[in-house]
Amino acid sequence: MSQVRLPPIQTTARDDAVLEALADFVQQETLQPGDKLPTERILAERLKVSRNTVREALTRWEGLGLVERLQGSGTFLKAAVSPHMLHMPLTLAGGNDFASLMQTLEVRRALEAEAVALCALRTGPQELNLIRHKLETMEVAFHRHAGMSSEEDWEFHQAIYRASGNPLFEQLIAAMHEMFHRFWEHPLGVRDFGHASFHYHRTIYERIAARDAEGARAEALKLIATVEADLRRGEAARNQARQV
Amino acid sequence: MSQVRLPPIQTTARDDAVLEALADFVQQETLQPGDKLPTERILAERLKVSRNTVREALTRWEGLGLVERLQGSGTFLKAAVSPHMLHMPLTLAGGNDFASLMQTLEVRRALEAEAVALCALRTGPQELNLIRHKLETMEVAFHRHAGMSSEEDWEFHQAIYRASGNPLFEQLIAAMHEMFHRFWEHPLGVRDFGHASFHYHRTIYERIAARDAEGARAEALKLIATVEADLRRGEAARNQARQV
DNA sequence: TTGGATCAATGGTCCAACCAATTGCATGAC
DNA sequence: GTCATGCAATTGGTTGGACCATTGATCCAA
Repeated sequence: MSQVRLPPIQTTARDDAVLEALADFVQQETLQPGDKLPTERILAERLKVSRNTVREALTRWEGLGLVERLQGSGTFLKAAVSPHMLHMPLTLAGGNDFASLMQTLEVRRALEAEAVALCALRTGPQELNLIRHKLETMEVAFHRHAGMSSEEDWEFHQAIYRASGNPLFEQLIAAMHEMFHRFWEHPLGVRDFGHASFHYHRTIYERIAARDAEGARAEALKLIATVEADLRRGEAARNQARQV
Repeated sequence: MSQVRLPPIQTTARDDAVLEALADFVQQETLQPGDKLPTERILAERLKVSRNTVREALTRWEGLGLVERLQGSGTFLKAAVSPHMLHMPLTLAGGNDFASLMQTLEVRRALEAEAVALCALRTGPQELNLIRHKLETMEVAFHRHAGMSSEEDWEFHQAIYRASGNPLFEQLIAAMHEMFHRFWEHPLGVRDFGHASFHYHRTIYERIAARDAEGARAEALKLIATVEADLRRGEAARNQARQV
């Protein structure tokens, strides 16, 4: 038991020290997402470490999505950084078959219902305007192309997750979205995929705007149900085609 | 629209290429977690890239928790790696323990309610027996130590997630559990933490055994509510202590 | 057998140079 | 004056080689 109280001493931890110093720097300079941080060469010189070490440290931050590196222009902050951040790698095993897609949908149903409800309780007028704007953009795209546009659809949902006041929802649903789309161009060959879900985007927005958490949750569940139905329809069509 | 069909060509993507090659290697050699992978120098030589590039690639994997590097010994696989896996870091802005804990709890509420409901619909007699066994073990531990035992409690919940028929739930909640416990030894100094949740473990089990999905969901929500209440109670006590 | 010294293997760091993409400025054609 | 062209500086990406620090195995002596 007592070993737990004796963590090994850290004689060297160069890159961690670099990141710590950099996090302090970001906070002291109150850098915002989008701002440019110092050159690798400058950091190396200032911190008295080799540029290589700086690069390894920045590679870690890049992997965490905190920073974006653009060759020729510089390294830019991509998310808010504070000295006491907690990072936790998430590893999800998935396949590209029907069952795996349904599993991502089940998780999405759980998360989205809760996120939408929290959003209805917490969102402020500013975030609400953003959500409405994304909704309208999506509706315009829908009518122009006579079908759901995944890009605008995704941005609408993202705006909601972001307004839920809990950043974990956005990150987790992004993971589900990634898994879902990794194997999905036009999902399993279904035409008009997502067509049935169109209507519920507006009803979700209206319930959120009305601060009706349970109503919003109910509409979100209906939306997911239409996606599930689309998926099942596609699977049925595939099975039929295979038998012929 | 047509730009979408013309993604920029990748003239260089060295470290990504390295990771891809390495993932293929791991799969072909069927390396398991704990196995040692080739030396950085060997990888650099075989892949015809500089050792520095290999290091940047491995740094990314290390950040995702896929790999562990031990100076003097080597680099070891820490988690299963396959091309079908999704690796994504979760970031929780720290600085405020209470808020962070509540955020993990909100996610847990969403996931657990759904998992319990699915479990009630899908679990077979064998998994049900396992759940009951875990429940009884937990109850014994509770009476012996006059308090909740996190270990047995966690195993009970894990058995439920595993019986939900969707492995994503177990993986996600494990991540939440891990985050929760990083903050939390005895959470914020609350005594008898989780005491109020004890009763609901059995009611959840009973609803699952009765195949009552919505009933099980309701009991799970009550359980989470007690944990939230404990957390708020601890936070209130801390605030009060700070003012004195 | 045990204890310590030695040494090879391996990840960690450093350096100096060059490559590749981007940006901005200057020059020049119209 | 305006716009295009092209050069040059900036900046991240890569390379090769060297050395440091830690680990683990091997060997030797007490």
